[in-house]
Amino acid sequence: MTSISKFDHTNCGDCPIRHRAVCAHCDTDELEDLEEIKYYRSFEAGQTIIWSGDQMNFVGSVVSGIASLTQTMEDGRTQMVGLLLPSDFVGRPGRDSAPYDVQATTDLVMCCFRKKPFEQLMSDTPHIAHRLLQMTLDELDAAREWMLVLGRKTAREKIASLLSIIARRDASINQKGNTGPIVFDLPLTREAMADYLGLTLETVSRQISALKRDQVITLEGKRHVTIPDMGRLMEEAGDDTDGGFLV
Amino acid sequence: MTSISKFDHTNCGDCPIRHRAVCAHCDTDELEDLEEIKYYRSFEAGQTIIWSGDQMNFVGSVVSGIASLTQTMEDGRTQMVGLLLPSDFVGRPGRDSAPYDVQATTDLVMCCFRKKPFEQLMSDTPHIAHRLLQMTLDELDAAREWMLVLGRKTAREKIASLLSIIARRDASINQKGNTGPIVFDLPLTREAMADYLGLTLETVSRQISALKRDQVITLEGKRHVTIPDMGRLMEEAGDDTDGGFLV
DNA sequence: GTTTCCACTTGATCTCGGTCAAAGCATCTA
DNA sequence: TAGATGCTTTGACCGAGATCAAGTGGAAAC
Repeated sequence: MTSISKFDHTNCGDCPIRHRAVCAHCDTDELEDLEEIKYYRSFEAGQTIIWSGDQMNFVGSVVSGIASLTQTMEDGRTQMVGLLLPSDFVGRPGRDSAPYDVQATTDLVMCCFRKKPFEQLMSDTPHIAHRLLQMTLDELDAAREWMLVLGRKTAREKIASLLSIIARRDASINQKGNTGPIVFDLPLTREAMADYLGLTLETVSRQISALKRDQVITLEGKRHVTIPDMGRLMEEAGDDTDGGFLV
Repeated sequence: MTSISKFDHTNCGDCPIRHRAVCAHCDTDELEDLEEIKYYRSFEAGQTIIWSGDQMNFVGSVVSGIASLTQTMEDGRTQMVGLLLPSDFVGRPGRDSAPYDVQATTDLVMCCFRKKPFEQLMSDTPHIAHRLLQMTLDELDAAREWMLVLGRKTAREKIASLLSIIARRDASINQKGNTGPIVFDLPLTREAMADYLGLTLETVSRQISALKRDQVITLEGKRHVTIPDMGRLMEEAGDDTDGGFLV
């Protein structure tokens, strides 16, 4: 955080992660050798990146696309436990095996670092370790907020919560202002939404139809969403609306 | 972890957290000044330690008793998002305000550190920062496992999951062997269990009665639980049973 | 052009868990 | 001894969401 700000980021170019995650471009200002442990990987929608229990020999950030973390029970019931949007980090420094499946929900590009050199880097570079701790604490907060969604919200509130999260993240990347309608494409199938929300895909479909009927959202096609009034959506989600929607 | 093992812990005495958390006794071997930023605090059952949004000027570990992390919606619905058993750590180094209420569920003793000196300690002492990252990653795993419970398990499975978590933690402290029946006292009211499981207290009560009827558990009084067959309980919880129950 | 997919929608019915209500039971107080 | 009080149990009923099933619509494949 502090150490980042003194560097010039005009060359960061395609790296969207520079202010959230450990960024190759930014850190190469002070760490020439980082560039060589960094590489990009592409995945197709639906592809599994890591199976639960597998060795995980890299860490990385999402550059574009969406990845999901999923837990599965023996009888096949699944629950998505995390959604990785661009700039989100995945990896367990100090751990060997993944505790859940990681899948590409859409076509996906990740910026990866081999794990061992990254761990070395972390112990050599305290500010990277510090940023990683902050990011992990953020993820923990997000996971706990989602526990409230899963445990206590109605189906309608769950859908509204998911839409508001996606809208928020999308808006913070694509638009700067926080007034007026928000427009985005849903990056998830109804089934993926159901997996994330602890619902069935039929219920997801019904509730989206209901929100459309009640003019909380507008749909063009199945995926293109317009939110005319973000405050209204957040009320539907059961969140308090003060403080605006940009986190 | 590595750095701990070379010290003698025979004087750790009443500090149950020495191998899991940041331990005052252990770290004073190398850090004479730690002792002076450490202090103990006691709370009564039901007392709120921190309100959501409050300034949080300390971090610490649970020495005895149980604390809970709870999120609340405007209309009063609540969801417990974390359960802190002895040796668990609470605190957000680098953050000022708490994102949820912290409450003493039973009478509680905590080992606290003032936040600022602790943060200083962290940046001076890489291995403490490293341990804290590992602990946070563990918490994140636990939170995500709980998302599966909240999102996909039935009421009966939820109760069995909670019992198995408490039994596991209790057993790892009180007994060394992992065979034979497990006996413990439920440290939570039916209402607290319901808050943790995303259920109502009536459903909790009914499902506990059902597990008793089906001889998965035995109850003496309302709180004293015997688990004759841990494998059976884990089946009821929908977890895979291989690997034993001691994590 | 039509067939085949696949993601999605909608309807009918069922069920698990929530809601409302009453009562049991142990501990504390007067 | 009799209330209180707080935690728990149990019953009756209801409804949100699951399940089962049929149908829609658009894009790719033949």
